[in-house]
Amino acid sequence: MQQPGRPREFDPEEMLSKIMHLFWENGYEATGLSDIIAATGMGKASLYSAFGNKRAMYLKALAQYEILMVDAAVAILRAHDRAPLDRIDAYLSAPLVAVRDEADRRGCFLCNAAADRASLDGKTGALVLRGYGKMRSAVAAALQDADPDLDAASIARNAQLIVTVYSGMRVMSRSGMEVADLALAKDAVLANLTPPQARA
Amino acid sequence: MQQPGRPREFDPEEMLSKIMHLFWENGYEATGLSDIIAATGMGKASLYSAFGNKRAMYLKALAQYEILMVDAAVAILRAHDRAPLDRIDAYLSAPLVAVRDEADRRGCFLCNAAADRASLDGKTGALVLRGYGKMRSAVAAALQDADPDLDAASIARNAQLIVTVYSGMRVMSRSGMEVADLALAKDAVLANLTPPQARA
DNA sequence: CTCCTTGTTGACCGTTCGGTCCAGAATTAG
DNA sequence: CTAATTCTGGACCGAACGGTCAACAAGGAG
Repeated sequence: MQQPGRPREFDPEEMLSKIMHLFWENGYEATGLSDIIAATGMGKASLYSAFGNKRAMYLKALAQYEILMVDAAVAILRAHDRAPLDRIDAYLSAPLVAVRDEADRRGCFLCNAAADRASLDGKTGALVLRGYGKMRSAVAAALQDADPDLDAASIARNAQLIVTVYSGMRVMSRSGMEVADLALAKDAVLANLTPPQARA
Repeated sequence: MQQPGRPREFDPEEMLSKIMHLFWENGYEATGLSDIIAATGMGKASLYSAFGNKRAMYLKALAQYEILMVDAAVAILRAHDRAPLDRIDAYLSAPLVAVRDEADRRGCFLCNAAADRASLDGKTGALVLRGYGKMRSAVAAALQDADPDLDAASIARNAQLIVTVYSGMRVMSRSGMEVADLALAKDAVLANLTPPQARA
């Protein structure tokens, strides 16, 4: 069964994904409607009827990032078929792999949004906080898996540390910093998670 | 002795400082010439003759931030009248104090520039990298002071970690994250710098 | 006082911005 | 078929954008 009226000629999710990549790479203000029109091939009126105005497009793009990228990272952190510390290693390696293997210096849309729009737009801030919260919870769960006897305070501290380092690496990668330098922070964190006295 | 011609009616450094705060708070694209005119009280032509176009204003504002804020942080990290780990504590506490005591959620202009402009403008990227480099060197020096026997690799790792955490906290603070949450990352880092076996 | 240089002011420039509107095209229901 | 509904393409909008220019003001040098 189909709605009456002319059917749309595009896949909304696919178009939203293209919009997401634009905002991700260039930020809110530096992305123009003209860029979105060029990237999607859609007409302006179709864009507006499908997604609303520019701010709504940005918010939807950010929400889509949360689904596509944040939730994927969370899934890795919660994957029970890998060792907990391996999952955290993978989480912190993603920013380095992106730069090294794909020359992708877009960073993390969530982190970019924090720097770019969150302090000017409450809804953006709320989305960003939710994304950070998801990641921190997932990291905390992995830490708990790694050592079930660890106290809650230590877990909270280390989970926050890991997400903060993730955020810092992603932002710094946008400035063109060398992968080798970025990687030192990951190495330091992981070294501290497996302190000398824990290695028999 | 004075230059021939009409004397300027403003203090360039003071005006540049006002421009810096605008770009710092709102980023490059979201700051309009009209905002700069309103904040400085200068005419448009005076602005252009004094600082060049908008991009030049941004670059000069970022350079001024490096002098006013980054160099100040470096000075604290290199202050020999405080214990080395206290200096690092102070460095990592600055992002928290700003939020708690002054409700200042502008973050760090350097970090904002990394997320905002560095990937689109090479000169911005170069300035950002230089600023990060300064901070990392100063942190490394403090770590060396704290333990002169530490190997270079450990120092490099921990210095990068500390700057990365600094950057992450600053960015996350813009999203409205609670100070208590932000602070956990600092606590975790400092706890790792003074591991249990080091406390006699 | 006259020249020369520099700074200020405000009008003005073309472009681009985000956003709206409407005529026409494409579909379903009857 | 017609009517109703929905989507598309492009013209159009006022406002704001970054940037320039020329007339004028304010000082020093001679």
